[in-house]
Amino acid sequence: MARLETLLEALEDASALDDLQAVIESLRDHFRVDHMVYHWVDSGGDQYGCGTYFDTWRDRYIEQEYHRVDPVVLGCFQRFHPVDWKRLDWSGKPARAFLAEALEHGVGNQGYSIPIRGPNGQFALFTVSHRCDDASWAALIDSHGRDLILIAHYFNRKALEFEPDRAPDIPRSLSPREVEAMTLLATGYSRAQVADRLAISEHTLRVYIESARFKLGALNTTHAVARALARGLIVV
Amino acid sequence: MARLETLLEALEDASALDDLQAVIESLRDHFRVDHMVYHWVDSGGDQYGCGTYFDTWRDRYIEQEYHRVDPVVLGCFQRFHPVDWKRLDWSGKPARAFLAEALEHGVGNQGYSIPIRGPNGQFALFTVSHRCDDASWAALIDSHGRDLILIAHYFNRKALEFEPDRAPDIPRSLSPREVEAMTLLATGYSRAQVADRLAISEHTLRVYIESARFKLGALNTTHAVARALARGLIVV
DNA sequence: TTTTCCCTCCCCGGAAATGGGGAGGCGCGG
DNA sequence: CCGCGCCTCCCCATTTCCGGGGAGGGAAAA
Repeated sequence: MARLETLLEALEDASALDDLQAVIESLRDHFRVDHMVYHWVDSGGDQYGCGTYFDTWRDRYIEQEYHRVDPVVLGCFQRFHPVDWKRLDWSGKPARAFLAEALEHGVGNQGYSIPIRGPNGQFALFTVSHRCDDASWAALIDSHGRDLILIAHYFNRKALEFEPDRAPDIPRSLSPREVEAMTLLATGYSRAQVADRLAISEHTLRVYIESARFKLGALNTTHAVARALARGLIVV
Repeated sequence: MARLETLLEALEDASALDDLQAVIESLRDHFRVDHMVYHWVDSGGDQYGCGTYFDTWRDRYIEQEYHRVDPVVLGCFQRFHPVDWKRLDWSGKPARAFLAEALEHGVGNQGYSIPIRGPNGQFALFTVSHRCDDASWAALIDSHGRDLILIAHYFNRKALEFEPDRAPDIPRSLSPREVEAMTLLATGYSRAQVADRLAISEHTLRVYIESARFKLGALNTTHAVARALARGLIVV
């Protein structure tokens, strides 16, 4: 069995998605668990990831849009720290149905998921799952918790690297006045209020907004504010 | 000098902000660097953190709202992986002025910052800074990079524990329909287009927008979209 | 020096958003 | 069972925004 260091290096050296799949399988073997999954949860419903769940389950999950039901996804989305599946809320009817189906598809009764967040609201999960009793599971998590956090971090790093739309178009920066305008708009002020705040005429303000909109390739003011925010050009 | 393990345990056992301040000072000594800072960049402009920068600099930073200028904040906000300050964009005039002032206040010429993100758009930075030449700095980062990532993670975990009321009365999530509406608005569609997309009347759509605006405590549609975006409730 | 931004101001008409109101149906959980 | 939250539809008047146009001055870069 490969040493963890070696596997981490293989992860850092990965240059394609197939490499990640190979790494995650090695990691699963290293930690002696049934499953290990990296899972990018895009709110659009598109999902991307790699891991050792069976294809049937993965396809079913995507087809049924289970990320809207899955307590692991829902729970982790509101947490920062990793969470044991047992601590999640499985009380809902759809959640229990989902769990039953997952077990049928070979997902372990134990699970530990680490939420990871990147820029622009990116959200992903790194999960280990296994079939065993509570005590052995607790011991396993206790001894490998920190390693798993690091692995999750590096996995997400790689996934972001591979994602093509990381640098889509040149983010031409906004002028200071445009930044002020956008910031105040994003803070809820109306156009008139912003103009007042900046001590300029509303007409002038509009020129800034239009200019910013143009630079951002935005279709309207709301879109421009959203893009400026998403690109970190303004901070609300 | 305390061992890292011991310090990590002290961090996990911390039960108050003062403990974090003590831990970060010990960590600074452990890594033999000039400064170590954990820095929560709140979307409101309020900032919270602990670290070893001088009070004069911290006060100046907050008073001048430097987080809108600071290339470290701006750069990290668009990245996932930790970044060496040298790799950031210091070309702007305000950025250079900021840097000069920072150096005057005792901030090191070398720096390494790790972005951390939590639920609801939380964003924080964990930074080490030092005054030394490039080679020694590279060696230091190379040998401690992973440790720093873990420390950053645990620091944020603690900070989130201590500040449960960062987003106090507003963890109310949006309904699915509201999320769809906000998302499409943030994508640049007009109200009529969104209504068409969702195959509902424009009047109905308005109810969603108003409802979302209310839940988000927003003053208008643009504000609501900005808040939804900042809290990670929608993704563009 | 010329060019290229940036900042400032102004016109207009049409389109869109806003903020009030009211009303009915459906599904889930206490 | 009843309430509550969600989804759906409609009215109105008023305010605000949008997207075209044009114009001048100043500062920095090329």
